[in-house]
Amino acid sequence: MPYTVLFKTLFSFKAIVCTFALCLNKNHKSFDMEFISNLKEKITEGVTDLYGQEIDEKLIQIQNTRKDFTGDFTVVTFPLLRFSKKSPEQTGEDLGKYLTDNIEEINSFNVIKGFLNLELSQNFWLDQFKTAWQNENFGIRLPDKNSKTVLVEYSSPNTNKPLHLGHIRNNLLGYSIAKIFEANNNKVIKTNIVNDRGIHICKSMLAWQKWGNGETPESSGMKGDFLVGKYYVKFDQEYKKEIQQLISEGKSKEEAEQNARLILQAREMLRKWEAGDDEVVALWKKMNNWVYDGFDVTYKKLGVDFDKIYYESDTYKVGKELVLKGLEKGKLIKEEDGSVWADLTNKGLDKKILLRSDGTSVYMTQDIGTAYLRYKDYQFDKHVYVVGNEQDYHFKVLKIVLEELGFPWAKNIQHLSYGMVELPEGKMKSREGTVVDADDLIADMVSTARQISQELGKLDGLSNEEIEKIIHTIALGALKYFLLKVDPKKNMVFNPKESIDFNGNTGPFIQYTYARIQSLARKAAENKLDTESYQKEKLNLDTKEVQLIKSINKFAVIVSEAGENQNPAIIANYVYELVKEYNQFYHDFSILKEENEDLKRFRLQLSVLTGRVIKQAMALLGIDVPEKM
RNA sequence: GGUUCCAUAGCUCAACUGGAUAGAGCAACAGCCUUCUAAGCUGUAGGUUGAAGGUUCGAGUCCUUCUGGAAUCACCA
Repeated sequence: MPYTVLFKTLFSFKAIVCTFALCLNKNHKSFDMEFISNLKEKITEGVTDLYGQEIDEKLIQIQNTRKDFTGDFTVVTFPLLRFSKKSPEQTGEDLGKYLTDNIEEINSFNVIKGFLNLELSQNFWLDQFKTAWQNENFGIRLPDKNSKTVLVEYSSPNTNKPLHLGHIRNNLLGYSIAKIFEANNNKVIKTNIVNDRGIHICKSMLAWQKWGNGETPESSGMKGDFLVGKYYVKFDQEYKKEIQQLISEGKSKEEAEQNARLILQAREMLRKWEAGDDEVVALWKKMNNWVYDGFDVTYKKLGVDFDKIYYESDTYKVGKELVLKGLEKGKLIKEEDGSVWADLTNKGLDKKILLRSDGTSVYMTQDIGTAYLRYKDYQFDKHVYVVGNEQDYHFKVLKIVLEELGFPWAKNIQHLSYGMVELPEGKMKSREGTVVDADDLIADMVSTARQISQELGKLDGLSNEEIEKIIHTIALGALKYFLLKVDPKKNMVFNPKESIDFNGNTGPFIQYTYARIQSLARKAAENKLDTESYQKEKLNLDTKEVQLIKSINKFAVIVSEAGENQNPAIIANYVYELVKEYNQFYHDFSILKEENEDLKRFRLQLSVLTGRVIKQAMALLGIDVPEKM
């Protein structure tokens, strides 16, 4: 049958070309992605051949075969029935036979309830394995000169209180998303807008002036952000006292809130700050710097960083100008009292204030200015804001207002909205002292990690410096993985009483597997074992080994999927699956003690590649992996 | 009240974007260390996917209604 032979030849030729191209331009498409697109083509041809019908490729559904069934890829026959006009089983049989005859890599097939399972040759998987092994950055597409520029905003702290658990989720998500974009061939700029201006800042400044007695981080030994936070709380307490006092004197609640001396003084301070009063500005600078020093410590512990930091105190004026310009052009409206609004009622939204009647700017004004400056600085193709879902409405409005103001790039801003971290009894409330503080939590994790390591005696014989480094890596691995394995958009629960686990589906579990693999690699190196050479003809792989190759190979698809969905949890769940797979393999098979030399080398290589993928995947989550633990 | 989001094992989370018998971990119980790191591996048990309808070959996933929860609707940020 020359027809069939021709097909076979064409198919193999294409596969070779694709593999070749893969090596040349480091295209992210793994071999099996190419295989699948070719498989789809063959199915289209098969349906034409068998049933004389032209079909749309979109109707072809191919998925990885579920573990309980034999096979590698599964074709769902149901969508094809209206062309075959036969039962699902018969259609599967027809197509299975056609594909087995026409595609060299397919060894055999089976049909179960309309699902056509295709089994590929060992050789196919070994080739895939080799391709992955030879690519140092397998699964990752690093940015190049054609890359798009993506800005990722995250953290966005207020300078009046320390970071808490919610901020940790934000920071980890932001950092991880930035890494994932980068791995998907984007040029990424990590940015942070610091909300360093406004009435809330004046509150802590005022309280410090009144009751601080000149206390500084140096004099008290208190971390700067905590010190400032302390006075912010102090303000609130005194303010409430005063309100109570006024109410008992017969004033209404609203009246009391508006006319309490403290709030009036804070407002006066804000006015002075905006007017550039030397004394107020100097105090503001001093206290903000305390906070920044404190934040830096926390950021460093978390292992997050930024390429460019914007300060609201710089950007709000730009925002104000843009709003006034918009007003001139008639895009915005001015009320009688002088306040400026965006009327979004024709978009199904409300009216939104942009400038107060006294001319001062609000949160939104500042965001307009910041976005403008960012576009000016980077001409981004995409701007992702990692901000909690409580601000869904705010970002919806921001985007529309920017569009109304005539900025075409506004359509490229996106809000990556994530859920709140809740305690078992509900939201964290600073008033009830249930806020889980970032620094405390990290310290707790570190001491738990230290305790477990000591109990297990794993780090005996290492230097203190090494031990501390490993413990920190494990503690942060546990915390980060815990927060990142959950789908960002979902609210999640954190129970401070039951500390974060170190066993099971956790960061340390994954790190441990990596450390074991590195231990193997060290032993192999001591024995001068060559990982590179094995003769694949001499191998007879177990399904477990093939399964592991499949899992490794999936990494490339997972990275792009995580990028498209902007979801680090996809990476986290993937690496967990991979590690479980590997641990079973490690348990069931000898590696360095295997007698068959080729098999030994293959298994070592398989282990080392698994380790490489674990490290890459964890890096995308911002999690380090230790060489020993 | 309007709008948006959520609800899966006792607890914390998955489920290849509509596919096969809904999977993991924790907690509980029973096993596996003289052997490449037991932070591991293997079992047992645990479910009417909040409820009721609908769409179709097929629904945890899509639509409608209801129940329960969260967020938001500030001249706060």
